[in-house]
Parts: sequence; structure tokens; C-alpha cells
Amino acid sequence: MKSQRRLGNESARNRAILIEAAEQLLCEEGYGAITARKVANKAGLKMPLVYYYFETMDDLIKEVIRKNAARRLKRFVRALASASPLQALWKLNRDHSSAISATELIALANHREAIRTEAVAAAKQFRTLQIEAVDRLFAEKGVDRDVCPPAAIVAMVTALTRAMAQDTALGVTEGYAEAIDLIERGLALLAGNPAPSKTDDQD
Amino acid sequence: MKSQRRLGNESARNRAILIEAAEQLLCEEGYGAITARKVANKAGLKMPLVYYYFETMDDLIKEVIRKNAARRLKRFVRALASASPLQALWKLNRDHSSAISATELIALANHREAIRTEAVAAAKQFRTLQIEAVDRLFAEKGVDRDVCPPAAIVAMVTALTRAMAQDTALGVTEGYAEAIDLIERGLALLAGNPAPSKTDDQD
DNA sequence: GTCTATACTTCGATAGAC
DNA sequence: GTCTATCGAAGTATAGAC
Repeated sequence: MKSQRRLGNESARNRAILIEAAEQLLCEEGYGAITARKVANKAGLKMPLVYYYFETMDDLIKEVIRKNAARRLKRFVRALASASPLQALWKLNRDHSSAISATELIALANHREAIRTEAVAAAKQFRTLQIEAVDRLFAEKGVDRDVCPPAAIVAMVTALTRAMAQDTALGVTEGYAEAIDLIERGLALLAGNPAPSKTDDQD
Repeated sequence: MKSQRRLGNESARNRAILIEAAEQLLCEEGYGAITARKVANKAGLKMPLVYYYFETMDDLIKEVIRKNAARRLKRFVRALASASPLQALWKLNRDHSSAISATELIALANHREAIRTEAVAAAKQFRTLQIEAVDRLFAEKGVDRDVCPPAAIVAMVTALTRAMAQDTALGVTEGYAEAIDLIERGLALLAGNPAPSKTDDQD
């Protein structure tokens, strides 16, 4: 039984502002902060306007996921087109805000069924694309995919950057510098360059 | 200003039952389900009893963290004392319920300041102990710790198993079988055994 | 399109009877 | 020790004025 309430146009400016506000709250304060009142307040609007543009709060969050996935996909395509795609992919994965958003969305998807489908679809698509890309790039580089399976590498890199985002947000940093360094030395080897030192880490 | 409310004895049976119920809820339904009413209901008791035994809900959750950390530490010590400590540590890390609880506690710690200290202390202690142990074990095995730094390995293994727990709970499985296999082949090499096949994965 | 005002729910927390 | 009853705050969502 769908709601009878009238809904605002998808292209409305305040609708985009609300999505933007929700996204910021997600990243800054976690998913618990995505409430109608807080989103409206952050957007400089009043609470009922959220329900004018979105049927439920879950619908608003789904829009946040879609916007996030779209932007991530765009960056992914740009990374692949760059001069050193593997390094560019690594940089993309290291991006903090993405990893934090991913964490929050995972937690949300775990507790709110309506959101799971949307989040899982986005995650699977991105994971699969990345595995395919790394597979091709490894093939070009002549990497032995038995010793170094692309799917395993993508899973581990994704896991590492996500965990690092989660933990450093709390103040747990043990081991991450070494892990990052290990991966970057591997990347440097693939590029045929000398390994960068641990302190040579400016983006 | 502390509450004036009277509190029940720490050794009381129902107190332990409430902690147990909260722990189950955390693992099964996520931290959002740890409310006074739901915990009491799961324990077969009434809501105000939660406040008889715990000053606040955060105090109950802290107890869950302490209990969790203590059990984890016990398993860790047992793993180190076993015949093949590296394999035992790996098995410990792969344990699903631990990884899911860890995920929920991270999310909680992110949103509830009172819990952060407790969770971070437990996480750091465990991480540090594990790095030290792997460092010793690698030294014994003659592993080149420059190529394979223990801190990096521990960070990556922890990250991988946690991410796998998070993602498989949602239905995202891409890449994890390959990553698990990669690590287990590495472990088999260290043990001087032939690499186990991908299908040889029964615990 | 945007707002005020409000209904309903569930939360954390407490008072006080038994 | 355990319960019934209840408070105030904050959440989702809606009705209806402007």
C-alpha cells in the first residue's frame, strides 16, 4: 500500500540539497544522524520538506547510495583511462570519504532491508568491474595470475582500505602504514620503478 | 553528576543473562537492536531490570565489549600454544561471529563516545599482541620480515576477515574465496606442506 | 513548494509498589 | 530483586494552511 502523499519533482533544487546534506551527515556523523530533522536542519530547510521530496527516509538514503555509486563509477572510468591505471585504482581505493561512506552504508544495509538491495547492487557492480579491470591490467603486465589472482587482490585491497578507514576514524592505526607500504612496493615493482620510501607518500 | 539509582550486584545471575542477551542481539540484529526493552525481552525479563543492573545502556554495552575481549584473548592464548600457531591464529581470525561483533562495535564506537575508549583499548591490545606473536613466529620460520612485515600481514588479514564478514552477511562474496585461498597457500608454504586445493576447506 | 502543528511510536531513564 | 506505570525526548510520517 503506497502512500497517497504528493511528491516533489526529481529535478528540484532543494531535493538535490537534501541528498547532499544526507550524504554529508552520513560521512561526518554516521548513519544514525540521517534523520528527517537533522537532514532538513543541515540543508537549512524544514523537516516536512524531506517528506515532500521523499516517500520515506529509506528512499532518501537510496538516493544517497545511487549518487555515491555514480560518482564512484565515474572516478573508476577516469582511473582506468589514466597513464598508470593500477596506481590510479589504488588511489581511488585509498580515498577516505568513500571508504567511510561504504562502511556506514554496510551497517545501514545490515539493519534496514529496504536499503540492502540498492547497496548490494552497487557494491557488486563495482567489485566485479574492478576485478575485470585488474585482470586485464595484470595480463598486460605479465603478472602470474595463479600466484597473484586479481579477484584476491581486489578483495584484499578493498578490505584493507575499508578497515583502515574504520579503524583510523577510531584511533586504531597499528599495522596500516606497513600494509600500505607493502602494497605500494608491489605496485612499484609492477611499474618497473624503484620502490618509494615510506615517507614519500604525498598525493 | 552520577545517578543516585541503586545498582545490582555484579555477580548476579540475571546481570550475566542480560549481558548475554545483549551480545546475541549485537551479533544477530546489529547494535541498533541493543535497546533496554529488546535486551530485557530477549532475556525473558522486564525492561527496568536493565537499569537496575546497569547505570546506562552504554554501561551494558561496555560489559559486552569486555566479555568479548576477554574471550578473544583466551582463544588467542590457546591458539599460540597450539602445535601450529599461525594456522590457529588464522582460524581465530576467520571466525565469523567475532568479525561481525567487531564490525558492530566499530560502528557503535563511531557514534557513541562513551563506548569508544573501551572498544579502542580492546582493539589495540589485540592488534598489538597479534603483531608481536606473528613477528616471533615469522622469525622462527625464517620469514624475511622486510618482504613480509608482520604488522602488514596482521593488518591485512584482520581487514580481510572483517570485510568478508561484513560483505557475506549482505550477499557480496566476489573475490573472497580467492583471497582466502591465497592466504592459505601462503600458510601452507610456511608450514612446508603442499598447498591445499580450493575445495579442501573444511574446518 | 514550503511551512506550522500534530499523531503516533519507541527510545532512555526513573519513581515507587511489592 | 523485580515489577507496573510513567516522563520527556526524538524518531517517522501526515494534514492542512499559506
